[in-house]
Amino acid sequence: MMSPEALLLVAARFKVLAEPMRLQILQVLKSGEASVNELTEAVASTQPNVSKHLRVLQDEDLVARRQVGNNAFYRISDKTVFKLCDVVCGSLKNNFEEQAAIFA
Amino acid sequence: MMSPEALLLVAARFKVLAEPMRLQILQVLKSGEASVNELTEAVASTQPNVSKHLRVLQDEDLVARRQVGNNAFYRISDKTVFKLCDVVCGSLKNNFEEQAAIFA
DNA sequence: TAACAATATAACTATACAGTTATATTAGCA
DNA sequence: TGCTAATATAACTGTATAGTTATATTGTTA
Repeated sequence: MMSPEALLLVAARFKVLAEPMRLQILQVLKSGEASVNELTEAVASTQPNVSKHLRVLQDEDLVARRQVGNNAFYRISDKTVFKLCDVVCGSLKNNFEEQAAIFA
Repeated sequence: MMSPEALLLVAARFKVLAEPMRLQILQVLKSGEASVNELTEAVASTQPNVSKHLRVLQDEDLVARRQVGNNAFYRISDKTVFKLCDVVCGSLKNNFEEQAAIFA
């Protein structure tokens, strides 16, 4: 049984991942480091919005920042996020298959 | 690479788990089925609040409901939630250990 | 040095939702 | 049939936050 304090931290981690835009950013970073500009284009959002999301991800130690001149490059710093996505994906897939089986 | 639609569903799943009270409820259910009253006592909340959280968990197919007379018994219906918690826990533990190592 | 480019941040708005209080619903019981 | 218990739901409030717009900051370049 986990302590309430631990559950608070776990919930906070889930909260950071509970945003499609942030998941999209992480997906882009999966294929390597990217600048804010590159990310902004890749996820089709605005620069301030992407910067804000990156801040949230960094505060949770999911991404790391590297500054070069006037550019900021971000990269994944915690690969467990992909493990988490995989587990959720598997569960969703399973649910859909069960639903489908009802009509089989 | 996951599609934006898939990311939406994954984010929704994370959102349901991003609440300490819901994680607490799931933890209690880990040791077996429980009625709303039992859950309300176990998590030290109010009955309407617990009912609402249970609804959210049920809508996401994380718990299942069984009615007996005037009582409603809930149980885990998707064990992957514990896998998810374990992965997050491991990551958090790792982060803390890295922090600690700085002072070693 | 002046203009520009890249990023971060502040202020704002709209929306979502956790918790509360009150009430509806339904089943068992005297 | 009334009374009580268990659960669900509706209405409300306060808070958190995603996205936007405007601006600050800092480095590069002409």
